Amino acid sequence: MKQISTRFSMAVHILSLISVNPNVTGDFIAGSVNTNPVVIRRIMGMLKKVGLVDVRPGVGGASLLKPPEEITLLDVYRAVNVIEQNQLFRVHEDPNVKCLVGRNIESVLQSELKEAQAAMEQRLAQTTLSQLTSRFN
Amino acid sequence: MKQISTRFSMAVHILSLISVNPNVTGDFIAGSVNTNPVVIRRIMGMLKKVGLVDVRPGVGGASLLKPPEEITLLDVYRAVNVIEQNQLFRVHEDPNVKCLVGRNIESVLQSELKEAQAAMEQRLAQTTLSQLTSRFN
DNA sequence: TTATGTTATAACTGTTATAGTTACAACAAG
DNA sequence: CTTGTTGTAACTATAACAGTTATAACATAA
Repeated sequence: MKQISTRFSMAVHILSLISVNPNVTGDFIAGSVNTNPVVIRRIMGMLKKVGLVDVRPGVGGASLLKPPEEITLLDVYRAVNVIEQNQLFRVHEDPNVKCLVGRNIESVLQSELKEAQAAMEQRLAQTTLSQLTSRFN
Repeated sequence: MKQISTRFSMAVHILSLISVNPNVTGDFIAGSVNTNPVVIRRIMGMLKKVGLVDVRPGVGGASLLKPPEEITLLDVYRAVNVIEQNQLFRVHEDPNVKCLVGRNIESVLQSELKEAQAAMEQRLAQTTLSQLTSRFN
């Protein structure tokens, strides 16, 4: 069973740490996430690319470029490219167009799957980073 | 980017075909889906296991064990084990419990991800096989 | 200027699920 | 007993992932 990459959960972890302490280094984050620093840097690079964080090369540390109340789980999910638009479900390719079902299944099914994916993503959009960190204790 | 397996879309294709014509053989289905017959038989085995279809060994063909109005996309999705309960998102393991974030992230995030997955699955539950086949033309 | 501690990135590895394939056994009916 | 099915094991190639090593680039303090 394939699952959505841990890049997403790690990215949320990273942003939570930066939110709580803007001075944490990649190595410290790696220690908290419990993985290799390169894995953290790769994800930080993606967060930087979409303008969620500013990273300080050389000196170390990073800061959020948006208030945590305005960063949603959907923003993070999109940032780390775990799932592209309308591609949560993979649909088999080239069904036989000579068959009634083969010629219709793709478009009919895709529209339903698109709705299902949208429902999931809209739920992610309802949760902000600050809501998460406020529940830490 | 990992996606949900085509087993799901193939299973919907298979059930649609059986619904339209209960006498189709696995080889015919394979021709419509455009894949190897063994792939079809494997999925048929899963559909049979959960009681969605009855397959006729030797003679060939299959039939639905529930009316197509009562088979939802969620039923099919569950049948083919593409995603287990509460496991759409993989979460990184063993974060550092000595860190405030590391010790809280897992439970706080999991509850949100669970909600997101549920939203997606509830949307799948709203669509029936008969709704799909009625849109074929 | 140099040493130190960072970030950035390329390249490689082992793991895993997938989708397809070949081969063959089991089965039902003419 | 022949034919056309279904059932299943075993193997393959592919692709994404997560981790690793190595090295370059960078910023600051001594």
